[in-house]
Amino acid sequence: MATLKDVAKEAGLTVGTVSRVLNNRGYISDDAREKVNGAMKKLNYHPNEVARSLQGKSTNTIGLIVPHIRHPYFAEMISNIENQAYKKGYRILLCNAQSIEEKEREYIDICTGNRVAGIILCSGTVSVEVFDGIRVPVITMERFLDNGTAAVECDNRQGGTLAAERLISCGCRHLLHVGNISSISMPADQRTEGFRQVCEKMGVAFHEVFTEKSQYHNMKYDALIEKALQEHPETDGLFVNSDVIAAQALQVCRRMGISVPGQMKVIGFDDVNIAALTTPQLTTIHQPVREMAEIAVNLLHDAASGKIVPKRTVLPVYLVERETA
Amino acid sequence: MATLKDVAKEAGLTVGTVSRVLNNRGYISDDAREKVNGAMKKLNYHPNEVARSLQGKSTNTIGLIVPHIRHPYFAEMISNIENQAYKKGYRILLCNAQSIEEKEREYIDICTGNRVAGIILCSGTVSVEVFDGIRVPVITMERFLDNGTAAVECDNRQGGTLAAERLISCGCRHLLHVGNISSISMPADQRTEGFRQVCEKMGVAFHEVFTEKSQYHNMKYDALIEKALQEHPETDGLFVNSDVIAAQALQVCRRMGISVPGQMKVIGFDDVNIAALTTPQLTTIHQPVREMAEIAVNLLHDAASGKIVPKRTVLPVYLVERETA
DNA sequence: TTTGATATGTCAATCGTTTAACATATTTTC
DNA sequence: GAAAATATGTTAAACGATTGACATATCAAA
Repeated sequence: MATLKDVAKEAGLTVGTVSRVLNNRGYISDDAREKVNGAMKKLNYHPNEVARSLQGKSTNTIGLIVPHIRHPYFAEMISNIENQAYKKGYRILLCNAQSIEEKEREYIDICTGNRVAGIILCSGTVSVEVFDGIRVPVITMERFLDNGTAAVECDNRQGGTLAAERLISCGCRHLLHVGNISSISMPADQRTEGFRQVCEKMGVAFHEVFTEKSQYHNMKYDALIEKALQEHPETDGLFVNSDVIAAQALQVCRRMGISVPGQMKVIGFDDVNIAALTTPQLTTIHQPVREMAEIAVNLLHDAASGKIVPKRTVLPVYLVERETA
Repeated sequence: MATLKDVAKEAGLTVGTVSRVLNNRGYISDDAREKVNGAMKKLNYHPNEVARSLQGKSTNTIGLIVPHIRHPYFAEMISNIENQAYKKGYRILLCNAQSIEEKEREYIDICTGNRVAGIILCSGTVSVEVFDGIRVPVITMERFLDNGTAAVECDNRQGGTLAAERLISCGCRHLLHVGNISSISMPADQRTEGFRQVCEKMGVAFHEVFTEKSQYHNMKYDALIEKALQEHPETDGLFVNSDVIAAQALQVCRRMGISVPGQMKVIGFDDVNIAALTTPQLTTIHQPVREMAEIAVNLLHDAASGKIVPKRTVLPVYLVERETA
């Protein structure tokens, strides 16, 4: 592996001059520049980023912690974050916590150990204290941490409101809501709040069922939905917290002989690819994932540069009318 | 940020001893071990992995290059690779090439610049020469490189064979195959070969349409499929190269008033989550993604340790019978 | 008592790059 | 012809951990 020294020798210059060319510092002649470029090409030289990082104070790496990759919402989120990070010259250290606290905590250590420029934490489950000792910016997505640097969310309450309004205006009178994991408090809980408020105001009954962490992991919601529909056979409107759940609800309805949207209206959340690939296609709440991702990376960048950044950013959602409601 | 020196001072020992504790080298007393652990905890010390990497010859990072993240097949692949990598103590540097040669090439440079232990390249599109100068192991998935270290594939030909046999045994006599990007030669082209061979042997006509690189990127196949079905209205069996395409084909059929599986049988490829969430559910060819991922990481690990590894590993596929064929 | 195992200290080099201080040219400009 | 700008060289410290050579000390067993 060629080093700066090798390049310098090849170019007949000193490391100082070569470094000046590389970093565009001080005075450099066109002649020197050419010699250096030629030598670099000839030796197939690539600066050792590890050494660079050690010399400087931190790396250009973002630690991206997600609970899952297979879940289309997070796949979408990761993709958008990578895009923006790449544009800004950051790399992604991918941390798949799998909703396992232990693994999440370990990955946080790995991030700090690798001197990341900052951490983007998507829907983390780890407790607050873990972040007390962290000196790098921590940007949370769909999760608020008192000791975090900044949080990015969509307007979850508004999403719940839109869903309830839509279902009720479709004529539904017996609603069922598949909410979040009950054990962890999340901004996404606000979906339920918005939903509840509308229902109460309009005098429409609704039941709520909670998911479990393990389901978040294996993405199997069939049994839960089937059980809930059996317990509440009068249900004619369903609002669930993700399109993945909604897609499975459609399968359950089909198995149970419940026609959608005839007997049952369904509204999902996220508006990921899958929403347009089910039959009937899913009506859902659109999360502005791209914008959230861009903002998160920008916040991280600004915070890492020592700027003061807004503690909380909330982006609007909107209803996408398709076929299920 | 606490350093080894700080820990040594806090523990009342020297860096040598502390290093011995950390790396379990030489003689260490329980007393010293305790002192060091206490000091580490007190100072919230995390070894600087950057410095460690610089000192050693390479990092414990795998450069994972994928053409897409949003595509469920790659999301699945990434997830499985991360899992196995984590078990083996590797980190993932996520490189989303977006099927852009320029970006893929740049990411390869970034990987070498960051002194990754090895590269796992999924369905890369970059030309062979790029890898000539690379000294780290390069494991390719679903792509064969003469100058690569090892390649992992599924039995694509077998997949094509199974699909053709199934469609024909379902009574289809006018087949259509949505194949790969025509401009790049890939192992996945073998699906077409296997498919063709069976069709020819059985005397069943079939047409083939090719996808474009941009479609791989934006995952929009509707127009292509619709056009193909209009050009070949006699089609009664469809074999497409991914479940994403198949799911869209179902939507197109619905729009065109073609009943599936009544008038049209459909077989996808990959067997990702989405396959069980469409209506009707997709019959598809299962790729052993988990096994492929594990093998890839193991190959990388072995190759990085200087072992000789098999140049090509092909894993079996099988047909998953659901509702579309 | 001697030997050897155990335990720690000291010191310095190394990994590859950056950067600053300082010296020394050459060329340009007034 | 002097001053200023341009260009490069020299040297060394720094980033943080690893590692090896070597010294020294304690304690056990032979």
